[in-house]
Amino acid sequence: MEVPGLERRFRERGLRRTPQRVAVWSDFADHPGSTIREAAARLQRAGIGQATVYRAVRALEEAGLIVRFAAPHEEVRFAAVLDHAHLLVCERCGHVEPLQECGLRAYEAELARRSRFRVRGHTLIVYGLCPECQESP
Amino acid sequence: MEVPGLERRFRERGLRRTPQRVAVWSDFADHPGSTIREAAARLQRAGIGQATVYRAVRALEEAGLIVRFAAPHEEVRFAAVLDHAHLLVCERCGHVEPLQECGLRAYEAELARRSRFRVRGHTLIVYGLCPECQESP
DNA sequence: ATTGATGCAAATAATTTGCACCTTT
DNA sequence: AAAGGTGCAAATTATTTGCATCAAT
Repeated sequence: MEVPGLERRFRERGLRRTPQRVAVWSDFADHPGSTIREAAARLQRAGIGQATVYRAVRALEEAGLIVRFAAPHEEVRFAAVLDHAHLLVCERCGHVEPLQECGLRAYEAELARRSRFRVRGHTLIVYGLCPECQESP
Repeated sequence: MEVPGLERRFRERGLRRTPQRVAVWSDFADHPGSTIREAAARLQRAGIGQATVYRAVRALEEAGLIVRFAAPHEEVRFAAVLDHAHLLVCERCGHVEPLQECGLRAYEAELARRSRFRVRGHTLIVYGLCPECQESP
């Protein structure tokens, strides 16, 4: 997968752009909301060892290239991000949709003022039932 | 710990109010942002087996009495909730502060309309550095 | 060339389960 | 009394690590 900006982001962070890391990132981009285990299973078929997947996830997360999130009573899941991290997750089928704006910028600023935290970012997970899962019983 | 409303919530959900479950809930209330492991270690001293802690966490989470969240490159953490789940997390020391209003109600409604999801709720984790951790190097 | 990344297999840690016994409703 | 919860220990599953080799800068 050709990802505009990815290369640059790797370089900026001093991460080596190995085929494995790109593959891990791409896998989460193609399958947002996967668990590490699911991703590792797919990537193993491409000859990528599971230790590498775990190591790549750590590196990518530290670089802010993927985010982790936990839907209620679910294993930790990941999704690729190039920008902000906002996800809409179906509780039933696990389908994940990335969201655009969340209108939290002002809230964040006010929060920083009131709490005296230095706010670095946020993760918002909205969960519910996707249209398909609303149908089936 | 005496928790107004907890009893009722247990009953509403058909959960048995065992001393162990109350203890697990209280532990997360007293130590918001703990991992299961941390909670289990503390509770073990009270004679609660770790399998019980895992089972209680699952039950409580299903009942909406605790929430799980994952700060960036962190193990999954939990916090007790009686209402909505909004947390301010320090990335350095893990200190967690519950937040009140988030101003997302309107956003949620609009999102439901646009995405056709049936929105059930959301988890918002704002992360950054708490005042203390901004000082120390 | 140098430094860091990979794959494998082994080690460690986290989570779940079976079962006999006890508690809540 | 019935249904469900608990503790322990064993089983299973997830994650990390050591090390020799390989690849990216």
